[in-house]
Amino acid sequence: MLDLETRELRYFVTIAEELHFRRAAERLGMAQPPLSRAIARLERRLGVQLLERNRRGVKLTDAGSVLLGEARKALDAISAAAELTRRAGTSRQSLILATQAGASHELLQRLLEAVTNEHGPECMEVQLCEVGEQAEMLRSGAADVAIMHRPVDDLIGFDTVDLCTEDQVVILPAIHPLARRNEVTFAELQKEHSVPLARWPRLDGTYPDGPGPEVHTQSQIAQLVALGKALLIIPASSRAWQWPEHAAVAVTDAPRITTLLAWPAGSRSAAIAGLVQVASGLGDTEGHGDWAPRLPKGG
Amino acid sequence: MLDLETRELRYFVTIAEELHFRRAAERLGMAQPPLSRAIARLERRLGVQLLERNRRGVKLTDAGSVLLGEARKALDAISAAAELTRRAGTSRQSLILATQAGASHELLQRLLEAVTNEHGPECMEVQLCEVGEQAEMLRSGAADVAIMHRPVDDLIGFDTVDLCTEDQVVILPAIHPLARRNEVTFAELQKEHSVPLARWPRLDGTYPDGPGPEVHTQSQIAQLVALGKALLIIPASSRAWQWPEHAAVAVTDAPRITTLLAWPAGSRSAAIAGLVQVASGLGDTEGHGDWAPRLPKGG
DNA sequence: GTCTGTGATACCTGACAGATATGACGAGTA
DNA sequence: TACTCGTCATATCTGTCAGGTATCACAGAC
Repeated sequence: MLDLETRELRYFVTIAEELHFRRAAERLGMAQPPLSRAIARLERRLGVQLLERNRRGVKLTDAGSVLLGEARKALDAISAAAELTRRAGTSRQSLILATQAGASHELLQRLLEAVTNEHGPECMEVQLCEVGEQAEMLRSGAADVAIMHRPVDDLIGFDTVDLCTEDQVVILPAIHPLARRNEVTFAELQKEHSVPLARWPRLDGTYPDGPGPEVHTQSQIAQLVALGKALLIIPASSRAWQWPEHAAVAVTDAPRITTLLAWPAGSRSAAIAGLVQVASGLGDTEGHGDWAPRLPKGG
Repeated sequence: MLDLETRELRYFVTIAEELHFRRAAERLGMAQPPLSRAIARLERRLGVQLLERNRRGVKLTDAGSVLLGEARKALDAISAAAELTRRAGTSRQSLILATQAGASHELLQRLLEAVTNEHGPECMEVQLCEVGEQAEMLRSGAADVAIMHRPVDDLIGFDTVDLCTEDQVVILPAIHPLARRNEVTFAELQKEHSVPLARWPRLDGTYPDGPGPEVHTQSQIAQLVALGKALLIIPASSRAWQWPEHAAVAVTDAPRITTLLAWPAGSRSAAIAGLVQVASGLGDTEGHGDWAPRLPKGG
């Protein structure tokens, strides 16, 4: 029952990301030798080699990859513990809702209005964040609940209720040859090399192949689209409030996007339950989150 | 972004359980003053009062209760990290299956046989455990996958596939007045004060009210039932292999029990996927675990 | 060969975890 | 009231260990 210290976990995650002792030490604000020593001690205590030192950089072993994933989860849980405790102690007890800036605009408005009517204006706070950051915020305790999208976001470890499902459209400059069509296919858009599709990072941080620019913030893509330098595929409801100069054309074979409310699995908070109740009344699909009362064990 | 140390978390969990500094220090194998100091420092760093010291014992504040729950999760994640890493580094890579001793006997036999046929005899190891311990083993990394039951076990944070669903029976001494009946109701059994129903702890560790003995291990209940000192309600399939002298009578209004395979949510292990595949072929209900390939993000 | 860059080792120092001894304070009890 | 018992907090010491600096050993480039 040896227990790893958070310092060791942080050290290992950093070095596993950098694959370089000196740079990792720099990021950690410390010198390289103690870092070497700490990792060596960690390996000795676990009885497992975590890194292969190759004189030219460092490589993760299989065990090292396992530890990287698990250590990230553990560090998330630790900072969630700190964050949630701190917030539980402070007086302002409002729920924090994380949502991607610019997405699900109208639904968010309706939700805020409904929640305000139901529970007063002070009960919820909205935290706008970048693409895909909601999961991180929920896991670290920086938010209690988030608006997310399937099959886009990483929903592992969360309970959810679906709010609505919709088709996707491509945002095109008004003068683009496809702009007058009623619908297009994904294949047609990929052939359009004059204005290529923007490429978002996948869940693992890598980018799909293609001619388009790599983007990872809302403001980047907003500018690129406004300049007519990139195409963008988004849920139909997101098209109205931005890019009024552009055309929106349905993409027939893009997956339908389900907007949903997500929160950490097993959260027993009454405030979240109340919010879910309100939100479920808004959407146009059935919810299926698991927040029924728990049955007693055995019998 | 202050990060709590595992030592602090362990200290706090212990003291929150004992609600007594000296006893907690004893359990931790240390003296009381450093423990007081550590908790005080923790409160100062979080900026939140965790305990109310009342001169007559200690009470958790609201923030303290939050931290207790979150700290337990974090400590689980940490020991899972250590355990899984250690096992990833050792050569024997077989899956560890946790199952409650005595439950789902026949299904377990079939599963083992099928897995052996499919993937060879060395690919799985069975870890028998006490009632409800499976969740803890999965969370701490001591097991990769578990046979569990709904609505009995705590399934939060796990992905699952259902294997089978069945009615429950009550195990009665052969001479018991109800033993010749075809079926009984829960109410009838509760009225039977001569041989009362055994009481299992609930998920939170408390016991339901009633005249029967409090039990928490398989061997306890086996002995009590064999002696005719307690009644026991269990899934129908569990009745055959134990207590051959006893009668089993269907309980019409007991909830049906679903036996399922559970594993930590989001686990991407190919070995688990293989096992799930085999197991799904065994049962008589459809699976609904979430282990489909992940879709790339964005459009 | 020399130079550059890698991670590992040797050794020192300061901070802090933990121990012991003691204090402060309330609840009993007479 | 005074005395005891039990609670947690405070004061002070000490040893351990995390982190620093200086240096080594080794590989590749040239």
